[in-house]
Amino acid sequence: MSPRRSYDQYCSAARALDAVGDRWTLLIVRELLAGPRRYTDLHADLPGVSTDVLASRLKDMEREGLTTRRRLAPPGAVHVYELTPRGEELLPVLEALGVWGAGELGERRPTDAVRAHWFALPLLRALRAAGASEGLVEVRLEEGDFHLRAGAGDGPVYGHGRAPEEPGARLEMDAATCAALSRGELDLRDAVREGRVAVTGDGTAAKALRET
Amino acid sequence: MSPRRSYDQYCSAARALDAVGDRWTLLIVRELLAGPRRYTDLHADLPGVSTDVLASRLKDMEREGLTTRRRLAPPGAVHVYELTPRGEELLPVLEALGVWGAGELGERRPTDAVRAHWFALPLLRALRAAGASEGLVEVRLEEGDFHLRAGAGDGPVYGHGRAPEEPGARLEMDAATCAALSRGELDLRDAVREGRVAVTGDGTAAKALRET
DNA sequence: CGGCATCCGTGACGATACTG
DNA sequence: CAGTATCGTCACGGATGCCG
Repeated sequence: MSPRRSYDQYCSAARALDAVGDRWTLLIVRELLAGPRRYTDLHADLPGVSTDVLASRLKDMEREGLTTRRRLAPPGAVHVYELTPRGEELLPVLEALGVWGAGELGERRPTDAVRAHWFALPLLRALRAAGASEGLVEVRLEEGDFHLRAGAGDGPVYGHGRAPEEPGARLEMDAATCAALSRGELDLRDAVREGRVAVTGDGTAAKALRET
Repeated sequence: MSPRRSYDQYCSAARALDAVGDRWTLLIVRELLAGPRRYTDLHADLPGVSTDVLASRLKDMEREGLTTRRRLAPPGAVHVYELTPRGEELLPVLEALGVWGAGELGERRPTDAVRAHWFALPLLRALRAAGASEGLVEVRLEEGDFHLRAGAGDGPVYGHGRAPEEPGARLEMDAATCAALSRGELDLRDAVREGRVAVTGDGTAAKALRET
């Protein structure tokens, strides 16, 4: 977000908004929290952003030290963008926005785009609230799959698609259940009890969720 | 912030940015966390905002349920703007932005405006870290005074000027010390020990800060 | 005088087209 | 695939004027 125009205020919140307050910037961070991504993939998961604005933001963010651009080793040799450690520190900001925004979420509007991994942080909170936030958790939705690294200190907090290794827990639910969990209207343990969330796996998270 | 243009994404963070992502909106919230304020005072403590944008934001925020406009009882009969409970729930968002932005604060630039109460949330964090976040605390800086309601569940978290009643603790420090505390480079207890922060009062917070 | 509304110049944004 | 170029529109910032 770095608005080209700084607020010029000696205030840490204003400084943060100088860096990440521009339109799209924090949503780009949300995308990169899933790990390194290519330009085209970012563009696909940020419906509405124009190509020039996305390119411009990625440059701004690199200048600000939020992201780096890296060329993958051949074969492939494509460019990927990823968060720096400093960029990853924005996770609490997205968390706070997500908690507050849950109250604004409501029902899905016809004009709303959806991606499975947009539910990653809300579900991570639900897991934390249920005392089941440990290890690798795979989540399967109609919109697609993603996985959570629940106790991870560094590196991506979540990722696209199925878990790269056998996860400690696998969750499967429908869109309505996922939305209700995200809005905080439904408790994860209750949802499991009512059979709205199917839990498999034998990690500590799976066991914690299954015990009534 | 409510960008006139919604992101149209079924994601709680995106919804939050729809509501508070516009330029100036979160800084207006920062100002209103100090309690009800008049248009002119808001304009004075938000250097750089143009009159029409401020008026427009205040209308947007009222539409979104973040603020209310109220006419004070005569004499005076001026309008004041204040946060709704929903608007006050944005405190964690400003907290998270402030924590992250502390790393961007650095030295004060010649172009930077300053207001004493912009240090309220950083100092509240410093008090919390020092285990002295209870009761009414008055802070005196060169730039001006403000007070903190450290344990307050509802209502304004901080206010302008001196404390309305006798505070449990009174802190006095210079600008450099306050900035170092805000950046997290200096520990409040250390600062007290070194005499960079003068503590008076006999509340639990004052006692906690004075005991080495 | 406080609280805006209006006007205007500049820049940011979004859509589309195009290029290496 | 990964952007750059172009362009119309709208948001922003600054100044000024109006109105209770």
